[in-house]
Amino acid sequence: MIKPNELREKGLRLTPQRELVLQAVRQLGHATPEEVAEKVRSTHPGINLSTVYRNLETLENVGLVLHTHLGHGGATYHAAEELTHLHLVCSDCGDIGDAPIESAANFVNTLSDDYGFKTDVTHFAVYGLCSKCAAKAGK
Amino acid sequence: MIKPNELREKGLRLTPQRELVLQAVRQLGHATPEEVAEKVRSTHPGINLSTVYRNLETLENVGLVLHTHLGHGGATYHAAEELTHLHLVCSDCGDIGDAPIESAANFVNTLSDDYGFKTDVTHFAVYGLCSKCAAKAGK
DNA sequence: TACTTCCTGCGAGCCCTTTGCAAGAGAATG
DNA sequence: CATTCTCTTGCAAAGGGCTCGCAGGAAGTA
Repeated sequence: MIKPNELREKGLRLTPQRELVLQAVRQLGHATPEEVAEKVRSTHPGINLSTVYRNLETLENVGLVLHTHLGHGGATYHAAEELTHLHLVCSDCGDIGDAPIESAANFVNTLSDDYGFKTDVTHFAVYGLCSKCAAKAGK
Repeated sequence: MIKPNELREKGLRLTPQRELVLQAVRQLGHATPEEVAEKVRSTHPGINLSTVYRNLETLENVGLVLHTHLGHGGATYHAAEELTHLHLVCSDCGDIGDAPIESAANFVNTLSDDYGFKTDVTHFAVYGLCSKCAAKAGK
């Protein structure tokens, strides 16, 4: 799943910790730094949380990983190649749904045309009520 | 600017601190708790930061104030009646632009139709490059 | 193998926010 | 007004999440 060259090509050293962090992010889909650490530790205890933070930052700098803000302050990390969807965050149950980026195409164009604003769709979360909670609230 | 009844009607006591917090939020437009505190203290030093936090929360519970996540973790507060725009947050210069809610109308409808997701437009920030920074980056 | 540089673990520290507690102040009542 | 009940406040401590400095250790290079 991880090719040694991926990291070397970016000028990064290939350390076990770094590989594990990248691997965890890829496996988890969405993950907070804490969750990444937990995942990594499940097979390799003793890896320090600050190492996870530093590696997430490093991997983000070279473009292998990205983060998104889902609202509660904490960033959520994704493998760069997996970030092909929007996040629909339910304000009620906290569930995180996905929607294709294309759903926002018109919106992005509008903002670009009207305000010259170039939206980074991968970086924003959409808040609201998921269908389940909306149904509950409707009752 | 503040009617005594606004607070009383909601079942809240009318304390000087509470009035000041509400007033500050209304005057500031967008404001972090820290900024609200600063504003309040400019006329009334000695008001505790935790009082500001508690009042923001209280005022939000009764619907006089709302908060938005602009991404860096901190919430930003608005008077409820002023939240009639989207936030366009520039990832480069940090500038916060506004756009009318209607810009997102199609987008909101799409999400509703396709996923049953009821977007709370007032609660999400849109990330990207503002026109200035996009121009700079283009050079 | 020897060397340079980058990374890691650890601990301390920082920022923002929340909490517990005791004193103080609103507001309803008599 | 005085009394009383309850909500609020200020203060200080604590919590969560993240960053930083340091010294030892490992990756990559020749």
